[in-house]
Amino acid sequence: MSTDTNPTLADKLATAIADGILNGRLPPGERLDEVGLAEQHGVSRTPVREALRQLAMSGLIDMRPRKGAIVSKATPEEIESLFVAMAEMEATCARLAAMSMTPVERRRLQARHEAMMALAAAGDTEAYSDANVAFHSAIYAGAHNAPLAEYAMNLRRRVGPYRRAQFRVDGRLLRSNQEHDAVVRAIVSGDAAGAHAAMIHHVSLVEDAFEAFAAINAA
Amino acid sequence: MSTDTNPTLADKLATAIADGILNGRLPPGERLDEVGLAEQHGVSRTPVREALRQLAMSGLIDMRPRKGAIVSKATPEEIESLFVAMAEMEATCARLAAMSMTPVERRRLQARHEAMMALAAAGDTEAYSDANVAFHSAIYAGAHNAPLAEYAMNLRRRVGPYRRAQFRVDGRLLRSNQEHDAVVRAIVSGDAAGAHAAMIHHVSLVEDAFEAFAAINAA
DNA sequence: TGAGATGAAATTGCATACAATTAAGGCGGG
DNA sequence: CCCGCCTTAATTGTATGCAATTTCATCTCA
Repeated sequence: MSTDTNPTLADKLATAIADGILNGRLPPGERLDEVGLAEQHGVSRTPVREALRQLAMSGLIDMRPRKGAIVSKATPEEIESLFVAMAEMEATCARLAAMSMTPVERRRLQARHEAMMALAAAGDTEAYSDANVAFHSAIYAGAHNAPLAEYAMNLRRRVGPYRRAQFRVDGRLLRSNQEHDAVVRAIVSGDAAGAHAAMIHHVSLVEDAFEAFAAINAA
Repeated sequence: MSTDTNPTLADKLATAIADGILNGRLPPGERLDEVGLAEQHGVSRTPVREALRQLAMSGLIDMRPRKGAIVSKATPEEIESLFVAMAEMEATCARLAAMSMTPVERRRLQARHEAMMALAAAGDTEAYSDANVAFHSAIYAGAHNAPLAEYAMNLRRRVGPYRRAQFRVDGRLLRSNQEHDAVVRAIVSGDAAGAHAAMIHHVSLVEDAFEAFAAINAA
């Protein structure tokens, strides 16, 4: 009766390591020592290796035969590619969502968006960031296409380490919310092309914010 | 000096099993027994398990904890989703290619397309099929975006088992070539929106051909 | 006859052991 | 003082062994 939820150690390790990468505890370039990870989690190397292979396929880590694994460290050009890819995937999902979301999904998306207005006005960066992930995930789901949604989500995870502090750039919250408004209006009204354009615009601006932030950090 | 080409056993197994799936020797739903695969390739279960985990992340196989792995067997709805996703990814790549291909790449794409006309006219299904993969791969590459190209290629692999005989449908070769013509013209002329539309059109028709073929087989 | 229990066999998950490659440190020569 | 080689430690790749779960055939009983 209950859903069979028996993840293997390798599965749990994969999510644990991925979490470490996403929340910044494992920064890009960090070496992933098999015995270290094994001891740290109280398991043997076997499930660790399986987890690493899984993460390597997702692009979160890089494995070189006999040279070990590291958290993926992208060059600026590769980061740019990741952002472009994410923008395209999100825009595609937005377009499909505009075409195939159910009325209920459209209303919920609208409600979610409106709730975020308050967070943006209050300047609650933490809560807005969480809500933002949920907002974009709702659009992925609204595309009603599992493979595309999975790729979009995966790209979002991959760019995560490089956009950690994006919302701290001055005024990003309100601006993000305004851009969401255009996206939501297009999706709710069934304007496929408009949804695509608005989402590309939105994510591209996120990338700009990242670049501004990176420039500040480099200085 | 020589490039370091030392794939591990797990890597070689992953490609070997993937080949088996792609060329139809391992049909969807086929059980992937660890000891069987190990004996068959003369290795132990350890690298086999790592290869399976790698393939599971690519979507080519399904693994359920403690229940073993099978070649992914998609429902008709899931196959539909895969085709839609592939159409979107290819269209996105075509649009980016129209915007960012170099003059040399455009000329090569045109030349490749023209060479395929002869194959279509001659009815050489085998050669056309191979050239077709290369044609689409050239467009992925022309997008100048590694993540998108990788996803597009991966989707192409995943739908492979369900479209094996598409070109045998009567007249598909010539028609495919005509559709390619629209795609190539748009890309070469830098018409981004046109390239997107033409590619969606093309891949959607491929899906129609698949469905026609499936209907024939079901009868 | 068929549904459910029961046992053995098969299969997966994980740990340990060993082999092979790579990285690190010291040594001598220039 | 720096560069290269050699030795040794550290790390990865693979094999094997054992425990646990699943599967399947058989048996029992309604």
